[in-house]
Amino acid sequence: MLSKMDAPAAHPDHDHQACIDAALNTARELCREKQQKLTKTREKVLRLIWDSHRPVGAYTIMDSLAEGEQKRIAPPTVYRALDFLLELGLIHRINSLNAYIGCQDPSHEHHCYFLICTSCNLAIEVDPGGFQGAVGKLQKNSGFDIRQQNMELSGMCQHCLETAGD
Amino acid sequence: MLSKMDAPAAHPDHDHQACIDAALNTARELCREKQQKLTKTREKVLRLIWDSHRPVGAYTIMDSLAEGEQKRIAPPTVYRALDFLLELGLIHRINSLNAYIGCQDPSHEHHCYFLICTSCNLAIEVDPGGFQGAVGKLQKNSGFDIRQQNMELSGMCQHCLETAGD
DNA sequence: ATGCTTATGTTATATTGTAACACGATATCA
DNA sequence: TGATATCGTGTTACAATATAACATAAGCAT
Repeated sequence: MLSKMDAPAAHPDHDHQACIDAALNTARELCREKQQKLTKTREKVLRLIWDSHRPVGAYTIMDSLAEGEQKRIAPPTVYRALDFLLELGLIHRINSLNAYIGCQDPSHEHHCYFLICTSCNLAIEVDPGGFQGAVGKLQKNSGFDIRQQNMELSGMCQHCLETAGD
Repeated sequence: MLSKMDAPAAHPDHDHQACIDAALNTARELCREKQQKLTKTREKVLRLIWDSHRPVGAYTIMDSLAEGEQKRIAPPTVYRALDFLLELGLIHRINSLNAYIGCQDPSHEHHCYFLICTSCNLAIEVDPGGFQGAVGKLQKNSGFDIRQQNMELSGMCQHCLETAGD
């Protein structure tokens, strides 16, 4: 999450293996807490999603799962795993891309705020904190009971801006 | 837009015919300005979208267009009209629903902020103003050049809260 | 072992969206 | 007036994403 801004999570040369390990450990722990099972399939799907900091489509996940296996897994199995992971908050769905990405911090209930680079597809989850004032006002003014927040901010990431000029 | 909050645009008993008329007039004017043509098909699609304050799917629009006609129109025609209207900012796409809704104010370039009722599907476009501070900070901290903002806040609208209890 | 619950396999199909090429209408201009 | 250029639509086929419905298997509780 983009709170400690000195070293953004998905910086091109961060230690990504650490991301994956952390995510899987968190997942295992969360499953223990909630008495849910992180089965082989679910873990494989989660690992594939964490393979990058870019949203991945369900069918891409299917293809990756198929690599080196005799049998292709069918869509429902992937979608079930995705549903499970979404339910637990271990991943998010990026609606504008029909794709899925790992959640930076499944431990607290929180919403889905992302910066998405239209050039390299990088998606960075950001701290929704700064937006809660405005959300609160909106809720008060509109009479809506807001239960889910989803924000997708698209543009160019720093790295792409630097390498591509403008 | 939810700035003048005394009389929310989509209140159950507002004068909806006025909404439709206003939308179509704005559309005609905008097309004149931008030297674009609001053809019969495009106008019909826009009118159908403005038929309610609820997001409508492309295939629903197709079905509506087919009513009372001999020939069904094919998907590409509808999607072309939708693309045209999106391009001009006359409608928005609600990504979480794969559906389209009229834009309250196509005259200024602006982003896509919506309150969506999960019970009755009502979608109210809201003023993004209150969020721009946080967006600006984010942009500065992240190095992203944010070009498009899309926010979908889901929950229960006042009317549903009142009629359904909780 | 027997049954219960949960996870996965399997088949078919629904829903949303596009590619590619053909046709037609309208505008422009020699 | 007719050539031609541009834009919008028609038509067919298909891609991409997601789900329904039912069958099987795997784990676990008595």
